[in-house]
Order: sequence, then C-alpha cells, then structure tokens
Amino acid sequence: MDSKIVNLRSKLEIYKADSGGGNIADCPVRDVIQGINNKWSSLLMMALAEKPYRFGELRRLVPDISQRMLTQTLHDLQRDGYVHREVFPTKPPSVEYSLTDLGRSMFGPLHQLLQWAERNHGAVRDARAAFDNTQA
Amino acid sequence: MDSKIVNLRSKLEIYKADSGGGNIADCPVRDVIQGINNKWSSLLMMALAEKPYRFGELRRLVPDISQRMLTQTLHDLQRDGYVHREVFPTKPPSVEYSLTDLGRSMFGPLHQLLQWAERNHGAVRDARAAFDNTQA
DNA sequence: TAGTGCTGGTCTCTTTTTGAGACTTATATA
DNA sequence: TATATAAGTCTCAAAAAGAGACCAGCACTA
Repeated sequence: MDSKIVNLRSKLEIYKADSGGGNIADCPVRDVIQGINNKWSSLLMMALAEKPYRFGELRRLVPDISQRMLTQTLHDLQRDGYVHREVFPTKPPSVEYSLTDLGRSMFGPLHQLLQWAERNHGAVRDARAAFDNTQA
Repeated sequence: MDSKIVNLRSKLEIYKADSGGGNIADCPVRDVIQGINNKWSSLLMMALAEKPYRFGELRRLVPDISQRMLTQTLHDLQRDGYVHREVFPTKPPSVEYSLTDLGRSMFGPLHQLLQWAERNHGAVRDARAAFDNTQA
C-alpha cells in the first residue's frame, strides 16, 4: 500500500513533496492545482486572458458569481501571482485586474484544457445521457 | 455590458452556449470544466492515468479523501464518461476503475496543466510569500 | 463455532464553504 | 435633496464536504 504511493509518485514525476515524507497530501503540485482548479478561477482567468477588466465589469461579465466569491477568487489569484491588481485614483476609485506573466504562462495549458472541453462537450453530454439511461 | 459578454464569447471562441441566449451561465464548456475542475477529480484522473485501480487501492493511495467523496467523485467521473467501472465476482466482490478513451483524451491537456504546476510551484510559493509580506 | 477481517460502499451528523443580499464611504449628477 | 456609482464587507441561510459508524457476505483463524 505504501509502496503504491511511492509508485504513483515516481511514475507521474509529480508527487515530489517538499516534506519528503511521502505524504501525498502535502504535495506542492496539489497545492498549486487547487488554486487553479476551482469553480471560478478558470473562468476569471479566461476573462482576464482576453484583456484587463475592472471589478464591476467582471461581475457583469459573469453574472452568476456572487460579489463575495468574486472578491475572494480575485484575491486568491492575486496572492498566487497570476493576477495583478491596480487601483486608479478616480472618484470613486476604480480597480483594474490583469494577468501577470505567471498568469499568462499558466493560462497556456489551462487554455488547452478549455479547448478540449469545447471540442468534447458533445461526447460528455452523450456519456451522461447513456449513464442516466442505464441507471433508470 | 451585454456587448462585453458577446465580446468575451467571440474572442475566446469558447462560450458557444447551446441555448444561444448568450447567458454565460449555461455554457457547455463550463458544464464540462466543472466536472474536471474540482478538488478530487484531477487527482483521481492522475492516479488512473497510470493504471487501473480498485476502490480500496485508491482510498489508500489518496489517504486524505473521504470514502464518501471517493465514491461520489468516481461516480461523477463515470457518468461523464472518463472512467469505466467494472465489478469482478471475487469474494468479496472487487471493483476496478480505469480510464476510458475519452478519459485518456481529456488527461492529455490536464497533464499539461499538472506539469505546469510541477514546474512552477516555486514561483507560486514565492508569490504567496511576497503577497503575505505586503499584507502584514 | 465464534470472532475478525476483507470487500465496496451507504447513512448520519458536524464542520466548512458558498450564495444572497443588505450595508458602507465618498463623490458626482439630476 | 435624492440617487447613482465604485469596490468591496458583513451577516445569515443553504449547500457541499468531511468524519466516522454501520452494513452484508464470505474466508480465515482460534
């Protein structure tokens, strides 16, 4: 069982935990991925990859995000270094969010995944329908 | 504001909602992505990309997933067509999970993203430290 | 023959996360 | 004077996730 954890670590060359303790849970890749892999992050990355947006623009662009989660997700993206936040001294002050170089770098592979989803959503929809049929 | 939604749609060529209503919320890409983009899916995909595993093996492989979420995530991955579930008539019966062709196809771009995370977790860690410093 | 462990789950309860929506502060406009 | 706008915060309710007990059927052991 433990040997299988080691096995997965080596095969994927991805589970190189800094701790060295072999505990899959404090794996740096998971740490990074969980910042990217959540409901709103990829959507906001997608928007900001197009061009910088202000807070209110993003809110209108993604109407079903709550203000609370927009604030929080942008904050997390900024903390992880993907997004730059700039305040302009207008009245009232406006805030612009844009991708950093790191953000643009990360958006490369993310975009590939999004494109896969675009190309294959038909297949996924069919799979769901088939599955739901066999269950019923 | 509505023109900006259309703008994002066209630029990214990704928001082609079946509804045609222009509502970003019922976008097929988001529908697919949310199945992939969650805490445990990518981790289980990563494990199954290596080789098929049984339920209990996966549980030991990812010690911090609850049995409840393992069941549910595997179920969702199966429903979306990424994972095949096969019951073997051993005593007690064992269940093996493996990737389908669709699953392997999706793992391609997902793997690219995981590799990005592997290569750049240092940069992300540094960004977090810097951010936390300016806040304190 | 009673006890233990293995399999792959489900069920219930608690904790965490998310969502909905009111509220803020300062300024500009009607 | 009343209203709007900006970018949030705050509170409360709802949804999702985690912890851990429990289940059935069979094999092995004492």
